[in-house]
Order: sequence, then C-alpha cells, then structure tokens
Amino acid sequence: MQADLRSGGPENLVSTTVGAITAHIRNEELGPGDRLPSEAQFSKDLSVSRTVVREAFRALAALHLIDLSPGKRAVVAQLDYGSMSLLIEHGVVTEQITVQQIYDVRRTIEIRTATLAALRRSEAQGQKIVELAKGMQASRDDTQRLMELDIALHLEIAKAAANPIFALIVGAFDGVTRQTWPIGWRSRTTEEQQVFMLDIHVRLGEAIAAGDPTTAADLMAKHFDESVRALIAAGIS
Amino acid sequence: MQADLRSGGPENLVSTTVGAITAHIRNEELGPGDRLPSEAQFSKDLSVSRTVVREAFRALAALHLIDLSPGKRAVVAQLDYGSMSLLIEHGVVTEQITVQQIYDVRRTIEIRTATLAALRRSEAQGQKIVELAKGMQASRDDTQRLMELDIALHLEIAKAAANPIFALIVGAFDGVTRQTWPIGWRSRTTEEQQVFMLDIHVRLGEAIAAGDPTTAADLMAKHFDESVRALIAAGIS
DNA sequence: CAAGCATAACCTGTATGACAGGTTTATTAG
DNA sequence: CTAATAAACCTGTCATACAGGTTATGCTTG
Repeated sequence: MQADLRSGGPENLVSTTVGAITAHIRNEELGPGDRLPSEAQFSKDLSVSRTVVREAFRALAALHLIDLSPGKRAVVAQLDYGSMSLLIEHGVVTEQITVQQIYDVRRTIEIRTATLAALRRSEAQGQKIVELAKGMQASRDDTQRLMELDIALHLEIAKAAANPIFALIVGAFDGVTRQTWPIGWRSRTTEEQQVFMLDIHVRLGEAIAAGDPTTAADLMAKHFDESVRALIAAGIS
Repeated sequence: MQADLRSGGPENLVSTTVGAITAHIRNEELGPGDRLPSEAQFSKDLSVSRTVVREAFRALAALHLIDLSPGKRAVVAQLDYGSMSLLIEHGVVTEQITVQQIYDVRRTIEIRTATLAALRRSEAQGQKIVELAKGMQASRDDTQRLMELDIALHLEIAKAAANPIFALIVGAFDGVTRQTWPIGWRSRTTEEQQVFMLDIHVRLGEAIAAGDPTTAADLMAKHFDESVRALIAAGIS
C-alpha cells in the first residue's frame, strides 16, 4: 500500500512506518480531524527510533494526508491540493510539463466542471461565482487582483461541481497559473480583447447561476480556446 | 512557493528548508537525474541541523520530487503518479471521495486521452494498446491478470496521448482501481456482459491504432457508461 | 603513460539522548 | 461545581555516533 511498493523502490524503515501509519488510519477508520497516536507511541509499537517515525510523519504531512503542529498530536487531514500543486510546479520547472499541456488538461476538466456546476451549484455558490466574475470586470486595471479573482472563480466553479476531485485537479494548477497568467494577460494588448475575456467570464458565471449546463460548457470551451490563443501569441510553448 | 505558504500553515525550519531545496532545483535549473547537494551541505548552508534537512528531503521524496537511496546523493525525480495515488486512496479511505466521483473524473479525462491517443500514438504504442486489449480477451478467466491488463491499457492510452499530466491523473487512480475493480467485474454475471466489456476494449484499442479519434472517444464513453452501470448494480455508492 | 584496483573520503540510514516551548490532562483550591 | 494551577505529555530541533553503501583518489602494475 505504501509508495515504495508501488514504485518498486527500496524498502527502508521509514517506508514501512509510513505504511503502518496509513494502515492505522484505515484500520481505525479515522476521518479528517481525528488524532493519531504520538510519535513515541509508534516508535514503541514498531520498535523503531523516534527519528524514523518523525520522518514518516513528515512524509505524510508533505502529502497533506496528516496535519502537524507543535505540541499537538498529528491529525488526519482534509483533502488538499497543495501537494499536487507542488508536483505540477516541479514538472514545469524541470521541463517535464509544458504550459500548453496544462491548458489542454484544464480545458478538458473545466468544461466538465462548468457543466456540473450549472447542474449542481447551490444558490449561494451561483451568486458567489457571478460576484467573482463581475469583480473581475471591475478590476481590469489591477492585474494582481484580477488574477486572484480569476483563479478563485475557476476554483469556485470546480467546488460547485460537487466532486472534490475536480477541485483537487483545478487547484493543482494554481501555483503554475500564478506564474503564467500575467503573460497571457499582457498579450491581450487591445481593450477589446481584454473586455471580451472579462465578458466571457461574466456570461459563464451567469450561465452557471442560471443552471444552463450547455451554455456554461460552451463558454468555458470558448474561454480556453481564447486563452490558448493568447498564450501562443505571447510565445509560450 | 512551498506548501506551507499556500496552506497558510505555520512556518517551521523544515518548511523553510523544503523551500530552499526546491529553490535550489529551480535556480540551478536541475532536471530529472541531476544530483542535489548532500544533507551536510544544506545543513551547513542553511545553518540547520542535519535532522531538519533529512526531514525536508523525506518530505520531497514523499512527493516524488526527488529520489533517495542509501549512500547516493539525492537526485531530481521524474514525474510519478505514486504520490497522487496515495492522495486519492487517502480520500477514499477517509470517505472524502466516492468511487462514483472517481469514475466521473476518469470518464472526463479518458475520453480525452482516447481522442488524443488516436491522433498522436506512435506505431509501437498503437500496437501495444491493441495487444493489451486482446490480452484481456484471452484472460477472461484470470481475474487478477485481467485487472492488471485493464489498468495497464488505460495507462498506456494515457501515455499515448503525449501529455504527461493525463498519464499522471490516470495513474493516480491505479491504487483505488485495484480495490474496486473486482467488485465491478463480479457484477457482470453473464458471459454476454463480460464479452461485451472485453469487446469494447478491443474495439477501442483498434480505433486508437487506426487513428480514429471520434470512434475512440465514443467507445471510451460507452466503456465508462457501462462500467458505472456495473458498479451501481454492485451497490457501490 | 594508461588502465585497473585498493583504499580513503564521503554519504545516507538509523539510534540515542537532550532540552525548549507549546498543549493537554489532572489536581487542587475556592 | 468551577476555575486556577501544576504536572505530564508532545513536538521541534540539535548534537553525536556508527554501520554500511558509494564515489573519488591515488597508487600499482603492465
């Protein structure tokens, strides 16, 4: 069950301990917020040093499977895209992933989230999505704020799709988006292009709020087609 | 850049060190296989104990951003879905994700991989995909082998899509699939159902090998519709 | 001078012990 | 019974030590 078995990696004490900890979570049917035994406890039970247990804890914390904080016991964590975001960033930094590939994946995923969001969004979510889109329109001059709203909007749509995995994947691209977004925006040199981009977001938000899955999906597709054009225009490979 | 900033978590020495290591990878423009400085080196440069550096290394190894092995220096790792697989398993075990949600995501993603694979597969990949599908047909009585071939087929299609992120996501569901697959298969009680399921895979493989994206996407969609029906029939929520 | 081999230097995996500072639990005083 | 206080516990970090695997150095030999 542990990573090293899957990757065929070498078997060391830390991996074994990681396996024991995840097994504990499974066997005790722990859920988010539940507390784990202390490091000393695992150390005694598994007959390994506290050093090893600590490194195992740290590994699980890196994956956000558990949360650590000083003095307190480790607790089972809620799903979080932080680790996936790091993974994707690593892929981009080491040139194993291109920005265009990310956009292809996002396009695929987010057309679906738009559809689902239109079908399943709550009243409050629909309202928030429209607000974010209109907030973008109002922030055309504040690039930083505009970007944050854009990212928040896409994530909110993913959340409204009521499937945490979609939110996980969309969130995974947050980090990279923060680095590439300004490039795409700068490539939209004319006011027309900028207004068009912002307009699409508003119409997308409204379609979702109105519960119109077809239009929402259509607009999301248009949005990504336009974004990819913008990136290519900016010379992003 | 490090996870803790994003999650708003507390700032401790290990997180700082993780940040320093990823910064090193970025600044030195290291790629997969390149060696990192030793633990002692980071320990000296950052003025922290080797304990801290080790825990940071361990955290990055958990995300498969680096590979560790005894005696050798840590090296920058290739993209690997092992950590995402653990994340998804954790989500299922802690009941934050349902199997149906996974199938919705997989359907979305894999319709796209089928399309792209049909467009971009190499000759060898097309051949391998067909072989895997036919191998499944020949293994109708060997459940274990059948499952492994099925998983391998889907992953191979994702690889043929020539976008590593798709392979990453498809691979992320490997672990969970191994646990739920037998349930779905057992629910296909009649020979007809089983033959139909295997037949779809072969036709899918052939469509990809033939470079027919529309048919490939269509068959992948059918495949997932049928699979979801099978799971629901088996009472999986 | 070149090639191969032995050895030394280096590196990671793990253990032990220690202590500061935060958290939880138990105890005691009101 | 409540609230304050003390004790017990827990994590974060450090230093040190050593076994065993890896790499580089330099020496020997052809």
